[in-house]
Amino acid sequence: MSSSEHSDKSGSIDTFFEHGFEQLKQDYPSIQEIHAASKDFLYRQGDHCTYVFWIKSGIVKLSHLTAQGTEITIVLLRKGDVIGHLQGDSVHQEMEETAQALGEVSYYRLAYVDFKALLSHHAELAWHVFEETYARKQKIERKLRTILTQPVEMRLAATLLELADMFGIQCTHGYALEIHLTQQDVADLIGASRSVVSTILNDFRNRGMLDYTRDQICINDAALSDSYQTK
Amino acid sequence: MSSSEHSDKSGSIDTFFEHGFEQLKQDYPSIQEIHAASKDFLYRQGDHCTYVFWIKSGIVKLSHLTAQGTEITIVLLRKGDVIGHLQGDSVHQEMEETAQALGEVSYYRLAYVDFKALLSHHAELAWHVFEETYARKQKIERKLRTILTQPVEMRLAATLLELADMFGIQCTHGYALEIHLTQQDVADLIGASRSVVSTILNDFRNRGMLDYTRDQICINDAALSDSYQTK
DNA sequence: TCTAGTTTGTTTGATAGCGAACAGACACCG
DNA sequence: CGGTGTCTGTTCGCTATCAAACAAACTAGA
Repeated sequence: MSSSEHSDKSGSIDTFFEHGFEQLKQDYPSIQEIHAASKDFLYRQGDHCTYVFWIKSGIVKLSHLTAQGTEITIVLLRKGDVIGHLQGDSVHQEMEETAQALGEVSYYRLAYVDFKALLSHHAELAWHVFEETYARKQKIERKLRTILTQPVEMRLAATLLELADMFGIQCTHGYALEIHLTQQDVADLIGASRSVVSTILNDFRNRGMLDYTRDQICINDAALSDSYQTK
Repeated sequence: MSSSEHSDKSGSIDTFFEHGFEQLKQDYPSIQEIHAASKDFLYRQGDHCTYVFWIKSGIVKLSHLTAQGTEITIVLLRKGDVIGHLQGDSVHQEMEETAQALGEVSYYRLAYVDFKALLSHHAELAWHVFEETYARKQKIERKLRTILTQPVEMRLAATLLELADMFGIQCTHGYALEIHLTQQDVADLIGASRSVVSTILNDFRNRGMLDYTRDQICINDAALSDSYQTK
């Protein structure tokens, strides 16, 4: 998880939409730019959604609710990420997860057919989406490994570092997260119980590796990664 | 996990290689057809591999060895699946997993650049690869969920059903697996300890849900899925 | 046939993490 | 300001699972 991973990955791609938008609307009439308020759903688990979503700004949470009522956060997404109905086959019509805006979000939405057409006309774009999807697959594999082998403490540390990397903005002694996450949210994110997360978080705070109030987490990058080298 | 999921998914795509192979070799000189004996490695974790692999026949195991020495099996792959170096970016040069032949395997191998070129000239093929990758991502997400929420017993049952679906050949009272998996292999596959797997497997046998010798597992589809509905 | 290596079956503590529970903070809203 | 709801901190018993260990069963090579 080298820190070179953050920063703009989309390069010229994100301007692709903005500049040629009018033209795009001509060619692919279903495309729309939509703005979502915090906690709005792009789609819900079980929905019969046939759209593809392209996040323009903000953060989107992908989560899944199990039969037993436990919520699991699959991943947090940001600008340039693509979600929604990406499989043409008739199988698995129902969405497996819920996509919810975490804070203000704006995105482009278009019908599957248009999406497919769009990609087939823009090889570069298609390639980008492919690599993006692949990267996400890799990321989940990593998550799987961590859950299977690392104790909660480790996982928490690693996740916090990752969050700092993705959503952190430089502040006094490290990175402050620009998202509001309750302890429950964090627990869902790393697949652990809230109580354990709470205790460990406290522990970290005492050890000066981070600080937080009820609506802000600030991570002391250096100190934290010193003690918990994932590599 | 509807049973409609098995069967040939590649459709006309797998013939794509076989028919036009000579032509392909002209256009993309790095392409080769390779045959691997059981237990051979296509590539290893940590390798500096720059090839892309397209499985033609047989079964390939994708696994990861953690620092603590625990092996985790990510997924078992078969005909039509694509693995290897799929990310152009300079980041993450080292392969994160090991790909090993489980039984005889043959595959096509080509350099990344050629792969990219190939896809950009064949939109249909590219689309297929994309959907394949996406499907695999979904599959791993499902696995994650299961591990996080289901007890070992459930996971085992579910995995066995899935295996029967993918690699099972009809036999007397259900599906016999065409792969040889030791109990340790199975344990790695579901992320559990060997001992527990052993006990549960015995239990299943007593309950008539499957049968096995040291080199064959035969799953009584009906009985097993009756007791362990994942859905 | 003997032997060395692998795979299975089962037992034995030890323990990480869960779930439930509850009290204290804090936040927001009428 | 007081009330209601959300979030945090901490405790406690419970249990699924693991790791280690070992014997029995099997396999295969020499």
